[in-house]
Amino acid sequence: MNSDINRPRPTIREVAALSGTSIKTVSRVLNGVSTVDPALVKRVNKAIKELNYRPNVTAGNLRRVNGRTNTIGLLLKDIANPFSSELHRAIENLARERGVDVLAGSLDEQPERERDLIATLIARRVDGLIIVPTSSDHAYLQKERASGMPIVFVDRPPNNLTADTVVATNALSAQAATEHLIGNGHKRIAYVGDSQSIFTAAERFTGFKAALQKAKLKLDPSIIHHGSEGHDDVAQFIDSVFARENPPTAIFASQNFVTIAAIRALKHKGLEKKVALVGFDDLAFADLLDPGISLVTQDISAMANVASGLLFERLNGKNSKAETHEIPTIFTPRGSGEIPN
Amino acid sequence: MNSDINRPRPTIREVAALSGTSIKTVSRVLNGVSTVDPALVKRVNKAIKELNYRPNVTAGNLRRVNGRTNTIGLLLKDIANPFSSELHRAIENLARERGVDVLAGSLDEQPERERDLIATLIARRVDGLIIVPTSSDHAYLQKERASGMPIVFVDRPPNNLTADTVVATNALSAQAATEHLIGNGHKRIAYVGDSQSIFTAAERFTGFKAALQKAKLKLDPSIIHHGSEGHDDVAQFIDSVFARENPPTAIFASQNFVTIAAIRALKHKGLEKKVALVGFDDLAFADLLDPGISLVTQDISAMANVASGLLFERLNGKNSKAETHEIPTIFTPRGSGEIPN
DNA sequence: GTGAAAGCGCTAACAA
DNA sequence: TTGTTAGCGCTTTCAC
Repeated sequence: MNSDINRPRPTIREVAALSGTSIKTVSRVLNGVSTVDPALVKRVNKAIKELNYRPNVTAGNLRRVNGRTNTIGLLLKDIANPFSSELHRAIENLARERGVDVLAGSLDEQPERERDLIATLIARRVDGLIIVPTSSDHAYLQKERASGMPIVFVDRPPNNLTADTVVATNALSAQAATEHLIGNGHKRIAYVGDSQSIFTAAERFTGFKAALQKAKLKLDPSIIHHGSEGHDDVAQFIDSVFARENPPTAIFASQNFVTIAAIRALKHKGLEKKVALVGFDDLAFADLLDPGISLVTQDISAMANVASGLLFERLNGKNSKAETHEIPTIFTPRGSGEIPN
Repeated sequence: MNSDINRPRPTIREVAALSGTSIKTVSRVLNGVSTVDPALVKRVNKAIKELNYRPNVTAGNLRRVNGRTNTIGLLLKDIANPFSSELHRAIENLARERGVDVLAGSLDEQPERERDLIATLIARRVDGLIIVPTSSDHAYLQKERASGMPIVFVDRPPNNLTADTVVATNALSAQAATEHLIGNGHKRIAYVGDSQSIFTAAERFTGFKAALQKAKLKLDPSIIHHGSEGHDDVAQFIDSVFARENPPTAIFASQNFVTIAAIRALKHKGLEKKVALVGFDDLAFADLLDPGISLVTQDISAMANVASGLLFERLNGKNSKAETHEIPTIFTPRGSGEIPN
């Protein structure tokens, strides 16, 4: 059984020799060219089976006319995070339909990791790139764009680069969620979110402010917290806010982990049924908590659809100027956002 | 700016021409061979920058001595499911350290998808494969194993094939969890799990039975449910069990979504603080619920470590016979499993 | 319908 | 230290 360990894989030449024909005919059989004599096809297939021959597609791609590798690169924040992995999965499905495989990698908010990974993906000659970017300057991609490599940005737009972009309606949706709280009688609403240097955080805060302004509520900086850096940080903010006089009656949490931290902090103080809470981003257990957590969620499969659609259209030669698509979100009331003032 | 759209990428030959040297010298510079005259290195690098040249690694691999592609294939149940994506992420980190990229795909419990994906990965000449298998017959991989392709199975062992395998201590851990319930005074414990045709489900049920037997409790088939096929199915079982006389006082849920369904069903009946519950697999929100959910969780990063370790050792020539590793799990009591009888 | 020869972009072997 | 040639496994071109 171990007789052929590390024996080099058979090549098309060996298949040709065994079936008594030329490598070109074997190639024709492999590619399903119909003009080959059925008897020859049979002999070739027999030899393929006998040798356990597996064509080397990377070798073929080298000479193949359009030079495609049928591989795309996908750069995510973190493969393990739910937003990333759902996006990945949706893109996998769409790529698979087209016989395209996906090389995915995590950036962990490290710009140099973004550049490194893109470099290795280009060295592998991926046909295109879908990027949830982390860098604040994408000028380094201008030459790639110019030489025809399709690149689509998702969740966050590029900086110093014109490219197709697919984002959620961050500002609009944050405004609507805030208005939902205002509609339930809240006039003092705390905001907890990421650093405003992050595109989505800035947009969501803009929407939050717009809602207050429209309702003629004034913005109290003492109940606004940017740059949340972990559960403890959020907990500390919430603790301090509720220890003071005139605490807020509602909280808008602008992002996944911030919402979780807020839930924890409220539970810890026994306030989860007294203080209204609306969060941005999905939480798998939102409906299992008490109260259920009202959330604004991104339509990930729509985002994947539009992003892949753009990428594959570009691959098929579409040459119009870069497009930006804003994908509507989904608001699901579950109780926490409907606690009245 | 669009002047060079679709202009073919420059090759090593053009870099050689522009820098007035040979392609071999350019190749040396690219590969950091130290014996090149510094002045030449400078000229070559200048030409590379000027042309925006990017080496084509797939072309290089074709001739390169060990024939490696520095790519591994990773087959998962579903890229978007938390177990899969965490495993993926952990493997990505370990692969990255070695300059290896990961091509991942979802099998969705479809055996033919497993075979198809493996075929395309072999056609791409991945250096090795890490598989969370779905097929019940891996004889089709014997030739690949024999010809030296390292394959490591994770979470479930292969059938009709000898290969490295990394699994959790499913039976032992299920037994310990059941004994934990018994230790809290429970004598009637319901079991809810996947079809026993699934390896992990069968193992966990074996552990469950062993605990009962050791405590001299008899197994009541009317409170055992296999082949859970969705939330409704689990809910229906739990509803019916608690509608009858002599209901169980505790539940062992053998898998992720089954546990969630059980939590929902218990909440629905207002029993979540009366009936003890221990689940297998991790839930992100386990500590946010009331009561917190006591869970047996797999040590995913240990599994990834061992699996990647094995794979890369094989790639480095390790030739000993196939190994099977059982990775201990982690039990975290959070309340639901400590409800007494 | 079939095959010989060239060549994809690179590295290996061997000279110089 | 540098360059020439061959060749990785395949597809293309073009002739038969």
